[in-house]
Amino acid sequence: MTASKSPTSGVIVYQRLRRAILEQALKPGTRLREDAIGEQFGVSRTIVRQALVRLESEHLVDTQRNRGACVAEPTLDEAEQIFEIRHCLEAEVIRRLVQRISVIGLESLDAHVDQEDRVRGKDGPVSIRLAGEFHILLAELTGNKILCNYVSELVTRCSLILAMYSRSHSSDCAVDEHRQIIQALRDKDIDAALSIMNHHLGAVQGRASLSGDDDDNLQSVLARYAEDPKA
Amino acid sequence: MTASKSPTSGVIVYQRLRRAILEQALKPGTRLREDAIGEQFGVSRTIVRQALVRLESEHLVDTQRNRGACVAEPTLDEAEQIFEIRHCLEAEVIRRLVQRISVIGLESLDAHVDQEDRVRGKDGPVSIRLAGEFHILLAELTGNKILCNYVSELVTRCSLILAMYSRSHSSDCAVDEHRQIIQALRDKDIDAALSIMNHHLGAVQGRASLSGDDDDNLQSVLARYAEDPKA
DNA sequence: TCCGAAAAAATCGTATACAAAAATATTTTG
DNA sequence: CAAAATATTTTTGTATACGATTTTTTCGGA
Repeated sequence: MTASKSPTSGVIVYQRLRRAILEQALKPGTRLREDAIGEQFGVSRTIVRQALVRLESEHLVDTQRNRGACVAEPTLDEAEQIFEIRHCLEAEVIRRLVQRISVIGLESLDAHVDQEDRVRGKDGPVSIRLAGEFHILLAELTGNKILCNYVSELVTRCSLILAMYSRSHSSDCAVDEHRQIIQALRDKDIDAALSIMNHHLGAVQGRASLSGDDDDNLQSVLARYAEDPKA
Repeated sequence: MTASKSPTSGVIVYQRLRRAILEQALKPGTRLREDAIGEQFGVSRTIVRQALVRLESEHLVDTQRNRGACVAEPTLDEAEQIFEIRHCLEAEVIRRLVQRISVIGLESLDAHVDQEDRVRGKDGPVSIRLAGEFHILLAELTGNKILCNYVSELVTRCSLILAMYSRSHSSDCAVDEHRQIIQALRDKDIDAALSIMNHHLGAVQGRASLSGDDDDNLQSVLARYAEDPKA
């Protein structure tokens, strides 16, 4: 058990903000003023700045000199490129898992989808996050950390894209399709697995239209994420 | 004309350090003390810290709380995973370029390899960097920025790996093979292109793993000198 | 001499201070 | 009244300050 030390404050703020973005609580374009965030999290701007640098290097926020940071707003062009690479990497994930996935792995996938089912219908931030985390879990099961990292990054960026361009955030990932993917993996049916994944991502990708924006204000959103106890 | 503003100091320091790592001037394990760097670049620790955070999020440096930062030392396991994903992504690059590459693109590749030839034999940091940048240029020509980003990241990490595990840093990338790749792209011969790229990366990769056990830790060094007193 | 504990130095983590730039409000001018 | 000009406030960029933690050094005792 590698009892890693408590992360530095900057990392914690980074994680919280990141989750807020993944759950689409922080919407694209939202301005991220440094003292506002610092006040919410009870830290100084120094720390907030670190978190923002991290987020920027993941392309989750855009920063302009002397103008501060905003939650990134991928263009449709970028969105397409992101989805393309996501397709590419998740196909690699599927190929690897079909070839070799453990029983335990399949079980954890089942468990995850069960959890998705449980919060289903609520259509809230949690269900959005879980949908993304299914794909991250798949990547984790390959055992390749780099692959997992990239997929995780792309999933979060896709969440941004959906927040921008999709009007119905409901069923961003059909839970049913997640189950089909698991089944195909269980059957070691690579063609089925790949085609379902492609269809699945395609469906997500397909929803690209303009959406009206209903923004929460920064303070109330951050208040929720400032004290979230579950890592 | 996008006259982008001058980057913030943190970004500049980050870029400089990054290049130093790519050129293997900063070797894996090198401690990166904050004031030492700050003094060198004429900036405060605040700025250096930002640069280190950036590098850390790219996995080019490792940071331990209260213990500072070091140039990352990928394990053999990580090295293997990195190469695997690099294979995967560079294959995607090849597939895309065979399908559609412009004449201008081919010309810029030629120009790059010419440059590689020119500094060849010198075997210095510049040639190491150019070798890596050939692959980054390939990725750029696909027009997909995300793909390019990831390849660029992986190339730099591979430079780290070679610095760690390869004893002869010379010709980390055979210029000749670069030319062969260009030719295959010109011929739109996807099989040739893929196979050359695979061989090319495999060669680089192979050099790394075979010498994996000769790290300069005291134990193994003493062991060698204990039984073979050639010095 | 060698080992361990205490003291000193070096280094990091974070908050704060202040200058520079941008955004906003106010006044002036036509 | 509108638009330009100026003053004010806000916000960012960077340096510095200071407590906390780690590393190194010193030194007394076995």
